[in-house]
Amino acid sequence: MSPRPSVEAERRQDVLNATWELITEVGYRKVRIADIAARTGTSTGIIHYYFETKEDVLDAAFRFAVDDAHRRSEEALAGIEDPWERLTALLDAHVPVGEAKKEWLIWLQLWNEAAVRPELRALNDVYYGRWIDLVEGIVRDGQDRGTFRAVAARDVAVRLLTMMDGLVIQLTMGSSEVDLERFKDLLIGFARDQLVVGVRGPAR
Amino acid sequence: MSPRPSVEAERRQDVLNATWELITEVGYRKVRIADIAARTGTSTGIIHYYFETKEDVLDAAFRFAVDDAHRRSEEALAGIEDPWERLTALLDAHVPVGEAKKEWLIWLQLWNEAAVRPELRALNDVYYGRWIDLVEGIVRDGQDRGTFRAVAARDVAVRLLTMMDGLVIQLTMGSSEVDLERFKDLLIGFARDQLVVGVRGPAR
Amino acid sequence: MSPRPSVEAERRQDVLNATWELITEVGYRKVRIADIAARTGTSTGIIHYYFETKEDVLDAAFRFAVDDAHRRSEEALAGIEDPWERLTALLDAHVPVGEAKKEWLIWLQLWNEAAVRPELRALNDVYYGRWIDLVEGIVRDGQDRGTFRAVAARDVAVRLLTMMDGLVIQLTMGSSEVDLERFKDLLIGFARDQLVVGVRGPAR
Amino acid sequence: MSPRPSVEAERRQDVLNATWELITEVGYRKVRIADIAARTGTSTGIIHYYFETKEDVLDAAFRFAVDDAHRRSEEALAGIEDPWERLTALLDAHVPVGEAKKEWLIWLQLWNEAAVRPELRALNDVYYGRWIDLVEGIVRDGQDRGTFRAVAARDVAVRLLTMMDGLVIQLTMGSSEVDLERFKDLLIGFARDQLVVGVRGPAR
DNA sequence: AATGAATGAGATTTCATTCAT
DNA sequence: AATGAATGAAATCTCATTCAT
Repeated sequence: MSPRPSVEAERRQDVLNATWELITEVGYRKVRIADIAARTGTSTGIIHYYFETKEDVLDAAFRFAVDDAHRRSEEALAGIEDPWERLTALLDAHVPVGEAKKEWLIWLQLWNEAAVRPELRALNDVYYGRWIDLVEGIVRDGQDRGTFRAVAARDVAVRLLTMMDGLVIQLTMGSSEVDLERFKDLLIGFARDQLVVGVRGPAR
Repeated sequence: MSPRPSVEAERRQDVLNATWELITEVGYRKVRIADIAARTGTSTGIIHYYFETKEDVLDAAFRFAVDDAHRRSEEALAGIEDPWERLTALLDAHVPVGEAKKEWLIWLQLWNEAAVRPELRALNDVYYGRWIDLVEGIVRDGQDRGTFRAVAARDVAVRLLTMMDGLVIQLTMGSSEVDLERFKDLLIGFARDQLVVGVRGPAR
Repeated sequence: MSPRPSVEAERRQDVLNATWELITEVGYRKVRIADIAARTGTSTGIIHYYFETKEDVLDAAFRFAVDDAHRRSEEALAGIEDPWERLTALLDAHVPVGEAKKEWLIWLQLWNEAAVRPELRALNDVYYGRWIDLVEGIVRDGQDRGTFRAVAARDVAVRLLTMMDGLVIQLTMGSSEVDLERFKDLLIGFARDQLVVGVRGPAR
Repeated sequence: MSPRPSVEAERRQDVLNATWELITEVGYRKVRIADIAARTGTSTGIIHYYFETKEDVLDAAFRFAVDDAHRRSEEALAGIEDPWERLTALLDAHVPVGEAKKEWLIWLQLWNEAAVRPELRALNDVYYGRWIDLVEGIVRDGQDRGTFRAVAARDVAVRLLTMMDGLVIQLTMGSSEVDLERFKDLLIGFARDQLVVGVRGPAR
């Protein structure tokens, strides 16, 4: 009778949430169906009722997590006009602390898993592509407004994002070279140096 | 003449070699003792004769692999004097093709494992630190000779290396954004732009 | 009518029964999970579904067995009033033949295991303590009625029970010194000599 | 040339010593050839060079240990004339402390093992028989001298020894009922009550 | 005679998946 | 639709024994 929001969809979501968290905690390969069941407060039977195989659950969790990260980007930029502010807001939103830290762990796991399971690579391609597009867009916008220098926009975007990835890895590793402060400095510094008119580095 | 390594040391090496290869092929978590034994041409028992647990083998393989990668760097630079040439030779030696590709897969796996097993992080710290030191040294040398610009040497090194890591990930992902050509261009381009006197980018 | 025990409880019981029997047959250390599974008519997996490790099963079986032995004592004494009859009934019930023989094998195994695994000793303390209490109670009862002599009740109880343990061991060993007849004579004789008024041994 | 005491016999003895200790520490079933080798400072190969199978080592260790215990008895009694003193000296020598504690652990292990391996029972029969003979002899001697009462000598011997076994078990269990003091009191008290002329217990 | 190295059978444990209700 | 229980294949680990010098 009542077409109330299906319990099924809710449950599925619960399972994905639990899986997503577990991936960040113990790593993709170590997540067990029993763990997911325990965290969801059910038994393994349920998990298999909603998902065919273990891989299905894990992959769905990946998709859910990167989707979520994307949503975070959009929220972070909402209402901000100035290109430089947009860029820094974006970087800020993904500094690996709190929830954003988990998000990054998902990416690490995804990259790792995809290294030996090619079918997952499409996921990176799509979502990483969106990231690049987003940053490139901001850069072009700044260039149009004349506040950013006329460099190759897409190149800067890719350089900035890959550098960010590498820096996040070092942060995650607790590397003695990079802490949160340095992370921001290196990244923002690079962006400013590359983009902002008149801020060219000291040397000639 | 030279004291031949005991059979034990040799065997251990064999096991590590096999393990290292397997990690790059199927991923850390999927390596089985039986696989290692098969590839070493022995029985599973012997693996446990040399290593307490499976994790011990895998971790030792990590150490062996990063050590080996480090050796490769040194070889690549041997006999090269000019800083710019040294820098490009270093990058060239680690472009992810052939053997170097496997080496990168080890790093990916290591980062991934260490993300959920902190005791492995020291390994990254030591070896990544050496990388940074190496690049920083080249930069300072160039600055001393007056062929490199007076930028913050260590910052450039970290930026260059983390960007490289991020780019390698995208290459490994088969990202439609980055191919081998682009990889080199972005990296070398960044280095030239940052370091080489008089090559400052077009824009003002 | 009575709430039927869940399948889980029933199964657990089955496993413990099988384990208990196996311990008496081949000894604690020689029991294999596969044996337990076979005798329960299931797979090894299910044993681990109910018990974490092999040791857990074995220890639970110990507890179950000594508990069961205690129940047997109480049944043996039910409805008997006269202290001397109670005492002999108790000894009779535990003469190591038939089921009681298995029970004793469990005690032997338990003592042996506990000798090298202190955490099991509590089990002996609790259940052996109950034995002593039981016998002491019977002795005091007889003393109250004036049919037993005024000896130190607890001392007699401990002497009687430890002697019984030692005699059971010799029986189990098939010692040429002790057979079933002698076992009873030595034990009952000791009890009569110590307790029954007017039956003091021949000598002066 | 030199017929010096064979190294072989020495080594064998080392192995047995190590095995004997290990049995008391971890229990018969848990002793591994590798453990014995480690404690002897050699490798497993050696153990098998001196003994055919693992069981051979363990059984030889049993024999060695009970033999040793027997020797201890004889030493304890050497030079003592008076029967009561001989009896208490014997009990004293085997109070389970220090080395004697290990000896008792061997007996526990032996009884346990023999419960499921009948071929070992002969060992108990022979050595336990000697014990009984020894005590019986002391009792008869006392009776001949008129200092011991005219009870059935062998019965007292068996009762005394089996009680001792049972009490040692409780001591080994760390039972809250029996400590070292109580152990001696119960045993000596029983012996005095049974044997010494004129010391008959209080009650009538 | 001595032994480090290797073996391989067998045991425990793990866990995704399926089943019966 | 839901799920507790069961399965069984596969993996790790153990260890007495054997082998090749």
